[in-house]
Amino acid sequence: MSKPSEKVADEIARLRDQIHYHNHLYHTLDQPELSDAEFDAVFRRLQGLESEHPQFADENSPTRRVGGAPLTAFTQVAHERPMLSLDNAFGAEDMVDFERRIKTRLDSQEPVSFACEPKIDGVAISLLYEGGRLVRAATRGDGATGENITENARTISAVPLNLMGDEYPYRLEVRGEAYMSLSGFAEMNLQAEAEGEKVFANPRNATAGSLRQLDSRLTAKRPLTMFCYSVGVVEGGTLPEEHSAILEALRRWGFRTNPLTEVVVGVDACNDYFARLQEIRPTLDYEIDGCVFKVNNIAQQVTLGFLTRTPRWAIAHKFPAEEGVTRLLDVEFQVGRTGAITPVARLEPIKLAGVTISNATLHNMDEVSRLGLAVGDMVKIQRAGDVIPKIVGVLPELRDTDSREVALPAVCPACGSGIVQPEGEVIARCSSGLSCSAQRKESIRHFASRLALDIEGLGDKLVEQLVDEGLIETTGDLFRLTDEPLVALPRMGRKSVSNLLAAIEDSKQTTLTRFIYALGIAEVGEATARNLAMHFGDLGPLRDASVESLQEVDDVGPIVAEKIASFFGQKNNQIVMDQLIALGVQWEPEIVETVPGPDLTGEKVVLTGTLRTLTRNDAKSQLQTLGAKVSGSVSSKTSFVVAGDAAGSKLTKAQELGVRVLSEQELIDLLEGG
DNA sequence: TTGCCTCGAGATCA
DNA sequence: CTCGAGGCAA
Repeated sequence: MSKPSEKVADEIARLRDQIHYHNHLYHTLDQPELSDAEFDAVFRRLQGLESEHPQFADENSPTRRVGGAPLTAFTQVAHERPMLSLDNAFGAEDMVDFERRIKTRLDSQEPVSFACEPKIDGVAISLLYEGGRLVRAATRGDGATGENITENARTISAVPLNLMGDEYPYRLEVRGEAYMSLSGFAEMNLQAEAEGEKVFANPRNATAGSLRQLDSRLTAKRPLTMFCYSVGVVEGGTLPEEHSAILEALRRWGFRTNPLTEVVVGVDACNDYFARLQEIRPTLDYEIDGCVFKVNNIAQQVTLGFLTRTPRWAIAHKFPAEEGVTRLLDVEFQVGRTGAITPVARLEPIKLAGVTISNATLHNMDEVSRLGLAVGDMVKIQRAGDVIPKIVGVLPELRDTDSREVALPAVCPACGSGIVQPEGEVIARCSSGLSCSAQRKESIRHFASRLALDIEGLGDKLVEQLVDEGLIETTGDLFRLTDEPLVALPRMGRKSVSNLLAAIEDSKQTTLTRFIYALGIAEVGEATARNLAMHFGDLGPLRDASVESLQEVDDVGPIVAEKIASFFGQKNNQIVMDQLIALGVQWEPEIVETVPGPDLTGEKVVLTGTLRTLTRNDAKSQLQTLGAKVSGSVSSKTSFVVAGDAAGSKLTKAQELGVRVLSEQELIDLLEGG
């Protein structure tokens, strides 16, 4: 009969270790010791034992790299530490500015050490380990929330399932870039073509698509790999104090890091690295779109801190954008939610950096005349590090005699009303407000969008259909929709209709922030909507607020306050809001959280220096929760200044003005109700 | 802005 | 089975 089970367990464990080890040699270090056939033999031995003895199954077994049963949907993952993006540099001068800002902020003229690495053109992912085992993988998403792609990440050979050594922190989040090698990509497409399947347009999108497969068995067949470049959460252990040493530690634990990483001193050496990378770029087996430079010393990183969305201690120096020349076929005019008329270029399709460009926004007529565009012209287009293609110039020597001037239409292309462009303003607008069908469609689309009421399944095309068919005219009409007229629409079966109606019903329960944003008040975006919601707590007080009291809200100045007050002053807006509420749209009043603590309403606080226990954002949000306003500069109106380590000019100013200064500990005592 | 995946609808064929 | 819409990532 079969062997005693502890013997089997031992052998399974040994085989798994062996396979992990040889996987690592092969996929991460690129230095295999076994031939493919030898490896296969060991692998099949393990597979055999595991299937005979299912009681020893382990989701982190190397045999699970082939993927498992398909998911029905991805779940959301909140990042414990946000995944930020990087500030960009587009030339050596930007790099010099970067170093200057760092030195100023560190208050030191000492040379700065930078860790340099190529910027891989792939998809950012986060890997979370607990006790050395991979427990979760996620996409970046919007930086705060991403999608759980653990099953897919498990199939990537360069992602360690179990960490090597034993010095790693108990909880460790490692971040990096998933990508496809150019050779792997080419081979995959060759095979797809041979089998008569569709080929992928470029490695980047193929990578993004592969990671979003619900069936990880398909992901396993894609030639994905990854380079790791930073850490997020670290608990139950410590990491080295230099970025380069952290990367070395990651390598020891089994992660794949980029071999071209270097540490250099000073910005000139960074620029030299950039030039060298640009040289060898064509020889690399993966796409890069620039270099990333990080201050190597972690203590200095901490001192430098963060701007809203980017760290101050890192920058991405992008290679010059790829350029192409194509013909401007036409310029069309679109009408936005606020009536803004935007010219859009229709281009003869041209391949640029792996994608086919056929449209580009021209923003406004000033841009058109600045470029001197005429329909029929040959134009130079760029697709820079960002995604948006841009017309950067005209080649006048190639102009045909039959080229046609680009003129702002005399009337709105959607509704035929007049177009107005106030003196001194760049934007031309349709004059008829919500009686213009394009503006109505856009305002309904905005109302249903992700950050507003988030009505899933209600996109551009459906809104267009509903408005054109006369089924809806206002946002409120959405909540009066019924089955019968909907199923009569083309491409709307029973299933789609019930999904849509369910999504509309769900959207009624919302938040004040979303509701305010959904109203589409001029100048009120997501951030301002949140500030207004937090400040007023409910819609009533906001509707009645005076221009003066509106200005007490963060980031609301006289102009925005005026716009908001005028919106709420208009009779038709009041009717729309009342209708929505009558139709069942509701939210919990924002509890201007009554966390235990003193009432700091009206107090003005300034944070300066590096905080040790609290992060700056924590401190800020806790203070705001208690009603305080946190501002960036010290004045005589400042109630008190909180000074962390290495506080600079703000502390000096506070002392000069005789403003009270609190240490971080004193702030914590205060927040805890002291 | 494009390309990718997923879903549902509707066409086609059995 | 193919098509188009919606949502996501850069």
